[in-house]
Amino acid sequence: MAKQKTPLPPGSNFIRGIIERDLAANKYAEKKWMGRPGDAAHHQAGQVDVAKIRTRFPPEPNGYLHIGHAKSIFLNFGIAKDYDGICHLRFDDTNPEKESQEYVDSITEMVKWLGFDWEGNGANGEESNLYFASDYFDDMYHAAELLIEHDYAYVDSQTADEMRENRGTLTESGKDSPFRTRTVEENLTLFREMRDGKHADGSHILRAKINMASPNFNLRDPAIYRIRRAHHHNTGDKWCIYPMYTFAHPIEDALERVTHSLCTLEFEDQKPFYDWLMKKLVETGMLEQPVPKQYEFARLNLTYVVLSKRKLIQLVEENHVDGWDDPRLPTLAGARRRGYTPAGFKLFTDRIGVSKADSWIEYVIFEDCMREVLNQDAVRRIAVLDPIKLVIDNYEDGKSEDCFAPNHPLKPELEKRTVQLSKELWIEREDFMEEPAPKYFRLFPGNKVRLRYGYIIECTSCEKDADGNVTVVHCNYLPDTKSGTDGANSVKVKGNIHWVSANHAYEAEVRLYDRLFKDPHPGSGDKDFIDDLNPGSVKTITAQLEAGLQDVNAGEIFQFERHGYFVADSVESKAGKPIFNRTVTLRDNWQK
RNA sequence: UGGGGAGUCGCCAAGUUGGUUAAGGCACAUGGUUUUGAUCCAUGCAUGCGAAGGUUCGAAUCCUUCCUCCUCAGCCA
Repeated sequence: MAKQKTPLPPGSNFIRGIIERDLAANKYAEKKWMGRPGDAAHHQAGQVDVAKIRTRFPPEPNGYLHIGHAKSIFLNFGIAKDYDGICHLRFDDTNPEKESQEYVDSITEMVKWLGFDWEGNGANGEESNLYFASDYFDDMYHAAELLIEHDYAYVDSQTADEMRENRGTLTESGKDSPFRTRTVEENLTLFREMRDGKHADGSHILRAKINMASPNFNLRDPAIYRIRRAHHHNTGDKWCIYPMYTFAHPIEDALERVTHSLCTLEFEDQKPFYDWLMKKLVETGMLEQPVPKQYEFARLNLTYVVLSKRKLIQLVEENHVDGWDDPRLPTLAGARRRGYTPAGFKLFTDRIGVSKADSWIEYVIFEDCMREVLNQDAVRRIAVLDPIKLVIDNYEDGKSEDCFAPNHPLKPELEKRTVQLSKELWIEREDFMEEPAPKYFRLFPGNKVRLRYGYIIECTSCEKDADGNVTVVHCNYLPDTKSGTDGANSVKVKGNIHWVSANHAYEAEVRLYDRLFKDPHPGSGDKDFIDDLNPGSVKTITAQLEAGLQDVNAGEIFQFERHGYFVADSVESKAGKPIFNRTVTLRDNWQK
């Protein structure tokens, strides 16, 4: 095993710093938890929460998870784990028009794949911490009525256009709605009528009553409840009014007794409203201290990768890739199929850190994290990806003999396997040069190399076709130099090439994946990001593989020695006939 | 030109109640080991913390001014 790298100490990012300070100040010593989400009265009947820290990963089920979400997942679940807290998986499903069960299922599956769960980790060891914002619609409705009763909210009957016009601009304050002065009774009646389906979609809207002159738009009487007759994947047709994110999210956090609500930078401007709402709902008695606090971190940007939902949809819908789980896509479904692993994602998120600075992570860092974990985990096998024939002229016709190859050079306990050597082998085309480049130390006429796990051979000549392409390479072997024998070190060579016996090889389809985009910032400047697609992002080849590889299971990952890491494709492989996807190459300091 | 954020080595990122020579990782360079030109190991890599002034015995950390970038005007999240 390789030496462990020193992990980042806890507290090494600003969020952990905040949590440690909060913990040190005993901020959550008396926070109560009733076993499931609810308002202050509900939790007051419960026990002191065993989870001092509660975080949440709150995806909207309207799309597929991608690498950027992985950062948030590891952040939220990781922090909860490190501070003996609990992280909730909560679907933020307040917009029925865009959400569906299909997305709920795929998101659930990918979070589990990354290694997290939310079952059986509560105070009594039994509760589930899988939640849906839509399960809180009654509480949200109640909260809205409370705001109305305290004159902190009103029903506006302006059109959407009028509202926009009266919102003001960056430098001019907004104008009060003519409906802003409705009485509490009138607002309550109207809001109840909205709920009861007595008004058309868009005819009225509930707004928080704050300050139309605020320099922060989120405080210019934000909309909090809209009328929308739409079928909800969870609540069906029970509601025709739905809360807005702005209003719903803080309440979701509070009902779940979340302590640290982590989100990305674009929500920073929303925080004053988040705090305003908390304050008002504590004032009305619906909530109690300690209320959740929102903290923002920078979202992930990766060079050569596109993470915006709009762009990903376009790639799929215009068939630039083959579905949402195309191994070239940064979706988690695609990443899994590509052979990237949860351990690799963990390393990656640890390595890139968390801060508030906008940043672009170099793609090589991501790749390198995958290499690092795969180097430890992946069993070695041999594959010739671009085969040419090698004939050992002085080797007996028809003979074959056992050679012994370690399954994992870093883990001798995994022992060795037997591979067959014979007179005709497949070797890599690039391992032979009739006229060697400077410093080239593989096969060329007159040079000696080792056939990995076999004999030392000396290259004698080659055959070429009419176009001058090399078709066969000839060599002689040195009989006393077999690996593992006393004579193995009698001849020193620098080159060491891999091979498979032509009679024993298994021919298979292999897909060589490369980055999807050729520009580090796809679509930068005034370019269309589609024009930055890498035309060579996948190359399908027929390779000669070591015998035995035809029997592996879909999803199994190997290192093909001297090439890289490959996974048996989980979608298109057939029993006894796997297709391999290249996850990532090995580093190569030679081809630079 | 309003509000809210951010600027520390090529890329990330600690450090920011002022106190010795500015962590660490990735990348890179050079050696060494090696039957993967892989891995691994060793060494090197910011007199400098967006800029300029100022306070101080002492400043990345405090003050002032300025510069650059991100973000906000959905009945999306």
